[in-house]
Amino acid sequence: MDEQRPAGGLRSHFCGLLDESHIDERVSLCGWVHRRRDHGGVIFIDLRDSRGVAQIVVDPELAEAFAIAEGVRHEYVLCIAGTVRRRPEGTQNPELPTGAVEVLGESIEILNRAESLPFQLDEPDINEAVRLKHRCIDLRGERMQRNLRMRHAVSRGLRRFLDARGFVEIETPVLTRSTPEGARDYLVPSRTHVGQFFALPQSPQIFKQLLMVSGFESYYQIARCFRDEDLRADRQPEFTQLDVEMSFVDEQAVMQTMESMVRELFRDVLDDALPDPFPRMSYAEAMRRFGTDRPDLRIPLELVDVTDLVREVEFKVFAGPANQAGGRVAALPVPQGGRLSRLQIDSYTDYVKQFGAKGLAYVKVNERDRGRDGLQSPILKFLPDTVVDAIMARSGAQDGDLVFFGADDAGVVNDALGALRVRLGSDMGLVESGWRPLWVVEFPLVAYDAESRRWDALHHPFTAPREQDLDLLLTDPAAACSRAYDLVLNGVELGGGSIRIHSAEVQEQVFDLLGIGRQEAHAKFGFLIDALRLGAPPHGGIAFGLDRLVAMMAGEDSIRDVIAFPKTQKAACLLTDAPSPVDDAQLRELGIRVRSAGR
RNA sequence: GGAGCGGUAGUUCAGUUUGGUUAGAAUACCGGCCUGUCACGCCGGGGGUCGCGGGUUCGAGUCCCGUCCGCUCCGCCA
Repeated sequence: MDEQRPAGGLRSHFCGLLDESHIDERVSLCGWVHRRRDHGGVIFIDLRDSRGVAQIVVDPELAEAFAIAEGVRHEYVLCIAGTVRRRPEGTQNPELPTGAVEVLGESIEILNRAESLPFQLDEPDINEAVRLKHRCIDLRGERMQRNLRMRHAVSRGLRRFLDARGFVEIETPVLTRSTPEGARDYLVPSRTHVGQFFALPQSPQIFKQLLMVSGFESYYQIARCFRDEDLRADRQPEFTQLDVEMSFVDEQAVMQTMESMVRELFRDVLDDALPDPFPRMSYAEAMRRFGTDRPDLRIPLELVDVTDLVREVEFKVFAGPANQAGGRVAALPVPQGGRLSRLQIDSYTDYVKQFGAKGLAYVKVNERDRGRDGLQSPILKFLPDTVVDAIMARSGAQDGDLVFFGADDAGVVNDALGALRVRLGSDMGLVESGWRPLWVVEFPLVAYDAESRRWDALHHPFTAPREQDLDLLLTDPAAACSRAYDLVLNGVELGGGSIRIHSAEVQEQVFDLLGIGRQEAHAKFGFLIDALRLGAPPHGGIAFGLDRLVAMMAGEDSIRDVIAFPKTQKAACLLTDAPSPVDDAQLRELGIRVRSAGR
């Protein structure tokens, strides 16, 4: 029960753990003064540590001896020794955390004193800039204590699972080589090679593949990764990944091991049961039904494809995309959506516009049996009866429902209606409770980027194509599927991975497809291709976003709330005021000249 | 790069629509009283470059322009 404190050999009970079982015990408590009041000739000190609050009663003379009885309410850091006792009759309040027992203080030691805090810890909605500026105080609060302790429980749980199965944690370099594929690199200038730069890793991907060639057939690492891209609530420039790689496995083995790990984690940390097994869905099905490759299965709304029904209509808004390659016309039926006001529908129209949609057509279903007369919509007059009937039948709309429509490039329709589906689910209170994990599989290997006019890897260039799709790399790359898999939980992409290419020939073939020439490939990835030639075992793995995982488990919307010292949206640290200008001498040593010398 | 919201006391906010006396409240802080209190109570006090710069006006927290910062989103994130 007692805990040895390293400094000064102080022994301390955690305040919050005192109860009637401790009565008559002598204890010493160390913590912050939470509140101090004088009543009836005695002084009450509420002492708190991260676990809770204990109430200490002390004689005014005792307190005076330690100079805290002069009405000063500054926060002190104290060590108080005393005896636990039941409260006198009539003063007990079992409802309160400090209600049943109290400590009769016999000695006080002031370990330190504090000025008044920059904000009150019990205020729930402190401006985030203020919290980040005074992060050490923010972290004293209950919420951040809980979140960071949960984060620790999560990494401990993951390590325990993997350790028990013979995985070896190996660190990989943080100073590494820039590979201009993917995200923007954070660069670190080299002093010993003036004019040259390291990059901070976007992920340990290539190193873990090399470790497979080295015979560490079960590897993991809780690794810090860096990407110099704009931030979001779920994206920080430095973030933490659970990185896993295994040799002699196929995708089934990886998915089975990893879902066991996640199930155990949720059981141990949250006492929640996840489904066994996790359901699986192809990328194509996810896009068709939900408009996204990370569907939130808690929302009982689905897209319904009506492209084939509107090819012949005169209404160009529908017929155009329906007849165009890569176009899509889809419906999103919303149960009870008829109660949405014109104003609300307009706001949804604005909402989908940010995803590139030009508008948002809708049909209100008043009385289906009355056919066209039972419907209400600005677009009805452009559609023949047969088409209207067919659309209504396929959408399964009932009286009182509303059906939204999107018609555009499939990408726009999917983005717009996929996002609208999530927004409606939340606005209309349709989101079911619980955890709904999903493996998304059968991803395309590559996607054509019209802007740069080339094929881009959907996952990364080391992802293996399916054996049976190898020929497609030359004939129809878009149709080739990869051996990749994503784990999605409640609409959040928790992790993604794949079986990798372990043949140098296939790897070169994929580089060719991606427009990375032989010379370039060898300059950037030669060490990987060489390694593949030296008996690389078949291997594959996965990486989980630890920050997102913990945020979900802690019920937080932003990963900043599960990171001790996060950065702001402009990628700055308000606590240390980083980044900052540096001395000219530092720059000279690195051979770097800066256009303007900062502020 | 773009769209939206926000910035007023240590903190959380009101006041900005419709410009007008000395910019308010709560909480925190300081002093006094009361008091086995626990969101204690009562009385009093201190505390403001209304983010910053410029403009319009007799007069700007309020209107206009610019700018900085925080948040949400789009682009971006193999």
